[in-house]
Amino acid sequence: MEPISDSRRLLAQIPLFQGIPGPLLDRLAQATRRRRFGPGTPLFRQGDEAQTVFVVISGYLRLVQHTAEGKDVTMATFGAGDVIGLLVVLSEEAYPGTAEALAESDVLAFPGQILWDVMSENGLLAVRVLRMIAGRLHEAHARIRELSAERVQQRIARSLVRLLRQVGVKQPDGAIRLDIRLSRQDLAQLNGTTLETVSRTLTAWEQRGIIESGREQVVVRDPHTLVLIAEDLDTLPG
Amino acid sequence: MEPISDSRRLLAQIPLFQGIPGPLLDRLAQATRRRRFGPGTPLFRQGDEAQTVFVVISGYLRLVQHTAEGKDVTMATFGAGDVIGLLVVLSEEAYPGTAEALAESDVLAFPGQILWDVMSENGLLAVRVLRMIAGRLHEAHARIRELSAERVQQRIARSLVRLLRQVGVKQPDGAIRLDIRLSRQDLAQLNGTTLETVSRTLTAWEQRGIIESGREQVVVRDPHTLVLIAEDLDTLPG
DNA sequence: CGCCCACTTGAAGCAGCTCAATTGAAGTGG
DNA sequence: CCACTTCAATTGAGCTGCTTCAAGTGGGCG
Repeated sequence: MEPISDSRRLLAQIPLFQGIPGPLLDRLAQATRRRRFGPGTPLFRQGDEAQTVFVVISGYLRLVQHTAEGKDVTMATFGAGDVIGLLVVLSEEAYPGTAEALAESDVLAFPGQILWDVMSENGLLAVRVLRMIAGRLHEAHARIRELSAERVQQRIARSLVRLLRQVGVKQPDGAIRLDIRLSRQDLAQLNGTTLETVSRTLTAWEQRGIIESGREQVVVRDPHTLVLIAEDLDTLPG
Repeated sequence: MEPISDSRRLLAQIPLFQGIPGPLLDRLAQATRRRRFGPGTPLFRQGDEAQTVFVVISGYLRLVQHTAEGKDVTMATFGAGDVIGLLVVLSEEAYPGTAEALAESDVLAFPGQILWDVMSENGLLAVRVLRMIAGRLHEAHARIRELSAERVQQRIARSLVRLLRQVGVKQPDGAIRLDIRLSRQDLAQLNGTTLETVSRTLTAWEQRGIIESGREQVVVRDPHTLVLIAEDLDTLPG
């Protein structure tokens, strides 16, 4: 085992770090540890002091915020190449939410300060990070728009379509299976609704042959119709 | 009139540019034009090609997105020191929304590319921008949480409290007036609800003596109670 | 085998939306 | 200065999408 050179090799493969000078990557790699998280395992908890930044090698994770009233809201989901905790480390506050793996996930972990130092020396990396944050803000705005203007049905359809792209696995019969454990409760937290409403919605779709679903899993048979529902074009003229 | 040196002076006063080397500021100032927008005037429209970045000197502005179904959603509001359009220019796409002044506003406008160039040469500025974006993402997450988990009443109260801090002006009688034209429709778009619901809510608060309101204006008499409502502690035991 | 837990289903209630009719106040023009 | 227009705001009534509470089902795992 050579953990550091291992980290070094993995870092070099991440798009975010393409074209970054070797010596800088070496410095990062020195402080980097590879970690593995099973489904349900937290990377950090809401209120923990923010120190560590994570880069996702593979897997699927989410960031959840617990409200004062006891509800959980999923703020974002992450896949390969995504960075978790960057902005919080930057602002030197506590983590505003809990990050946990939804699927078996491989991540690289290192002190935020180091990424920070490297960024100040390398404009390219700073630009990449800024672009990444820009994308995240864009997604956040999309969710605000959806939560403000769309119905639960639409939002659930939308989140399924997104999951389709992120963790969809084609089945022998042509359907696409979501390759993570995904409970009704999870879908509810993603869409600002209740598990009962999700259950009723999925049941209705199952009866129309759009999906098949079981305990903590969803298989999409008819992605096209799902997209129509997401765009509110289902059952409309035209 | 010396528009460029004028811009130079204004730039140097903005916190974002404190400590940035003079020559860099000069380059920025060269390309900068000061512009003034009256209430209701758009800085840019949704779909316009993004080229210009704005820095707010004074005033109050908002970013609105129009949904496919014809509803408008206010994504963010801006005051002195805020930067508008930065991320969009960065991603070289069209503006995803319309930016318009709510109050008489003074802004500096310059091509995004230039700010971009300056940032790649000056780590400090890059850090400042990143922190600013971090703050914006934080706000966006807060709104997602609120839209997901809170009721309309709470959200309206919350947005009034925010406006209190941003554009509140103390009156002789101790109340605080919001120093912008703010219609029920505006409040509805800020909170993902309808103007009728806003109207009923404000009427109820007016009867409790918490606020006074007229055509496109709101005066807050009892900020404390408003905060309680925002936190859902109003009418609760304790 | 039996418990656990995700899920389903029902029924009731209500928060907020929609549609619609007025009101009232601030401009505008004669 | 008054009549007219315009547009924000109010108010009512009905409805519905969603939540809430509650009871029951079934598959998987110890």
